[in-house]
Amino acid sequence: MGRRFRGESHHKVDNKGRVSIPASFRRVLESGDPNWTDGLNPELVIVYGDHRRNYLECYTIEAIEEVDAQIADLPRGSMERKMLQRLFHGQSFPTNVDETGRLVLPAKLRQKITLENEAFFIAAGDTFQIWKTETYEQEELSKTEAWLDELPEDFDPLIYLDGAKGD
Amino acid sequence: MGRRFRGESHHKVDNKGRVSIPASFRRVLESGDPNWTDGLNPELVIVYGDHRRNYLECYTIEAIEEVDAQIADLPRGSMERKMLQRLFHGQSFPTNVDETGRLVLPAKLRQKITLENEAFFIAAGDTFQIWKTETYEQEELSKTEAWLDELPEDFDPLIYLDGAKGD
DNA sequence: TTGATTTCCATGAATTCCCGTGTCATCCCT
DNA sequence: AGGGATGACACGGGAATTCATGGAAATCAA
Repeated sequence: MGRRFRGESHHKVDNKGRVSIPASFRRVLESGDPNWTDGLNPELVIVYGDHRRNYLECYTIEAIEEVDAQIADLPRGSMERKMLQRLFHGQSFPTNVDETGRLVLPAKLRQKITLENEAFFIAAGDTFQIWKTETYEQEELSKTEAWLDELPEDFDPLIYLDGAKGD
Repeated sequence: MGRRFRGESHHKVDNKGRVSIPASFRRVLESGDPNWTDGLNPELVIVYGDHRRNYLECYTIEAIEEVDAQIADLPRGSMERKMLQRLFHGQSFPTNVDETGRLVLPAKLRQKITLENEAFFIAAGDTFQIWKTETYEQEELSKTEAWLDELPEDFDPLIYLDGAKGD
């Protein structure tokens, strides 16, 4: 009964855009959909963003509703609100898991991240991301590698946890 | 199902002013029309506003009735009420989706936003907007680019979400 | 009666629905 | 302990349906 996504894995994408969702992610999607009951297919929202973003971010219904509520709190007409509305209301795609545990990514979304035969799923707290395998390896991994390389040899990222403790 | 609009897309406009409405928007229009039942064509209201507005804003029947109710609460004869009445009652156009899922935009409305061959639809919470593709790209996108340029290099608009969180 | 709007019909492409298969891991029975 | 039986899970294929879009004929309106 996880509330958070955890783990990463690779899945085939067929030419209709169908791709299996990691089974453990499905459990989280189910428990994060207020309308879900045993036997039904959970809903979710895929946020794809503008041209600068090259992966898909998937929200449970609960998570996206939280975001919607926060957007609704921002002043009407403010730039911040407009930006966030464009991102979360405009550049997003509501869908649901299918009977067999798959997601169907429409051609438009696949093209946007140039997804072809294989997708990489990775958990990111209360959302998960879908990457083209190659993109993830080239961009993300090298980025964090470079970042880690700048730190002392024996550096331990756990130290960052303390940062959150205080305030 | 859907109570809110989500997503964006481009559609052809033919010389009679016919434009397909994104299929997912149709579902929202249907469920937002109290008179709609399977087989019928949902109604909606297009608010076009004065000369300063260069896009069309589309309301479900429920959404527009909510607005009407709020206007009715304002003091009779007040400037606010007069303004809102002009906008929502005067500068608006009630219509309905047609048999094939299209909207017919009368010449007057097309001219107002200089719509020609292609329209851009984008969700904005409980309404959606119709833009001339070029206008949207030139005005809206360049506006946000400019806005982003004023911010730090690695700025992520998502931090605005935290602003509302109040932890 | 002439341009503008409705109606009705048509088609290719995309998307959904329904079904089937192979592979594991677990559970159960003897 | 061995051998199914069972049931998720990843993946594939074909048929049926929906979508976006185009055009012709019928109908309005000025």
